[in-house]
Amino acid sequence: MELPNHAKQLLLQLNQQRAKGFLCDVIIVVENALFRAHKNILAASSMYFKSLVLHDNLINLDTDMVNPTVFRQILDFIYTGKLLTTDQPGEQNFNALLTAASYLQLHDLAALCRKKLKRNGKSFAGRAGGLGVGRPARSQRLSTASVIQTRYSGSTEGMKGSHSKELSKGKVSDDEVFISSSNQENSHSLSRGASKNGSGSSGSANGSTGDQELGLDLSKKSPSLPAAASQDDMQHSESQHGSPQSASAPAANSASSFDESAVGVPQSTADSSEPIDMDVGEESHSLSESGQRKSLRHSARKKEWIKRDNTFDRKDGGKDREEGDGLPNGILMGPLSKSAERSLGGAYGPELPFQCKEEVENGKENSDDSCQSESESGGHTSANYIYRQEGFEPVAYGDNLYVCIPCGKGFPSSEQLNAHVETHTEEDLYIKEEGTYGGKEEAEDLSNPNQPYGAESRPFKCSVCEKSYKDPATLRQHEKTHWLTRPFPCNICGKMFTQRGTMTRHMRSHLGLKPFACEECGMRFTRQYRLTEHMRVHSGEKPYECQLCGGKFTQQRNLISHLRMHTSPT
DNA sequence: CTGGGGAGGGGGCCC
DNA sequence: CGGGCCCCCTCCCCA
Repeated sequence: MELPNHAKQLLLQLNQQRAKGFLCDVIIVVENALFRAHKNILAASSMYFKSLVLHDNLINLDTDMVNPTVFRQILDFIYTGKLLTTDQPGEQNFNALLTAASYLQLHDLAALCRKKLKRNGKSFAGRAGGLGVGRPARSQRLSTASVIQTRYSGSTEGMKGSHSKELSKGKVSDDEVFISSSNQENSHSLSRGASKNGSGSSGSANGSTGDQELGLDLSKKSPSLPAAASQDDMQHSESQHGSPQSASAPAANSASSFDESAVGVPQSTADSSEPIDMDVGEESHSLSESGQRKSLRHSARKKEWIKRDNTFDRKDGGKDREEGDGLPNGILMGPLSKSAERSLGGAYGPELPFQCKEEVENGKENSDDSCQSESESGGHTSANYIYRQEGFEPVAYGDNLYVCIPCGKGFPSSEQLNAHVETHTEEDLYIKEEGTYGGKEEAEDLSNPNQPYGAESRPFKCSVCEKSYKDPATLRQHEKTHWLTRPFPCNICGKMFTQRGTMTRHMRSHLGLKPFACEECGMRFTRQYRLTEHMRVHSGEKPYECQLCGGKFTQQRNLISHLRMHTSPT
């Protein structure tokens, strides 16, 4: 006895779950996009995936081999056995698909693409750059090589029929997640996505369209961090704080973010109607290591911009608000795909903090502190960046959705904005001394050793303030703090940073990556320094002593706050 | 209830 | 780019 449609139905269910982010236990990063999926499915579809998902919950794919648009098709294919076409010319699309399929060892798909290309009478390697976002010809060369190894024996037309059976072969047991999948709250979005995509149940409706740019080297995550880590985190957090916020903020935040991007918004039509604008193509992608764990390098962008889609309100934003507090996807900033924008837009109601309202309204970037204080006063660690600002409203820029922060001008496309930004000289980017920069940091930096002591030892002086540095690189780094632009945006919450390292550190907090574990209690931390601090809890060391009362403290900050008590008039 | 201490976490910034 | 430190905010516990 055999149920004829069993496999098909099963896949259908899985694809719907993917669309909802339900039980998704792996995130695939493709350039700027994040895709959620199920390890089992991926592992069953390709040995390559199988090896990747075995130990990782977060996979970076080689951006020279696959781009988000293509990967979306591929993911849809994996889940449905159907290959949906894009707006891209067929040949280019199949070339790109073939490249990616070969890279991902999706032999069936590769064979299908080859056959399709052959049928069209054109060499798949004949034209490069079919990847939609301007992939270099190199991808094609590589693909050609790897394609030769693909071994496909079935008929392409038979793929649909055998697809689910093939999938059922593979299985991985690692179903633990390091980012919790608390996405049920977003289940409402499934219908939206699905209904929107006229092509039926295909996952392209939503599940794979979480276009996010991570912009960080996730490899910072400890290799085995995954399951145990997350569980530890949760347990410790709960036991020590008993606060849902503390316990789940990073993880839930991440998960929710991913969710919405992947699901929350009907974006597929937008996606297909407009190529994904990732805004990273300008930088050379120095392909080094292959495949996973590749850091998404965004060479320093001088561009800082915000994008508003004032259609959000009309289309999705309202829905999202109506449909509750499903954590709107925080992910993405920067020029992203339409889907991403919509995702953002959908989230754009009261919650998503894309950027300080004032910044937008003023058409310039206020000191980050205003944002920060506002968000943090809300109080909940990283979740601040998601839930925030009551009454926060998108600012209508008409059709000019890309806004230059320094000057406030709006542009209808990222290209135009980028071109415009280039016209800003560096001087433009500096802030007048009496201007927006400064208050807090300058005032509080009195103890900063960068005050103009010893000009001999610090020959590199800042042209804006009085600080001086030992080496030009540090000076350069410092001078960026005077810029209006913050070149490194977090693509989850949109917060801007002056230093890439700060941004990547920040991103780790979104993703709940805590590479530093306490051997005593298992508590994990995002920073080594935190662990060092924490270890004093176990050692009992209290190196910080109050000179007024003799009180001792394990952390300097607590001594400082203690000293305030002494000095406070009340 | 309140204030103080302990501690987790985030951002800025220098080395 | 990572480490380290400083500053801040916040939460929890406890007296």
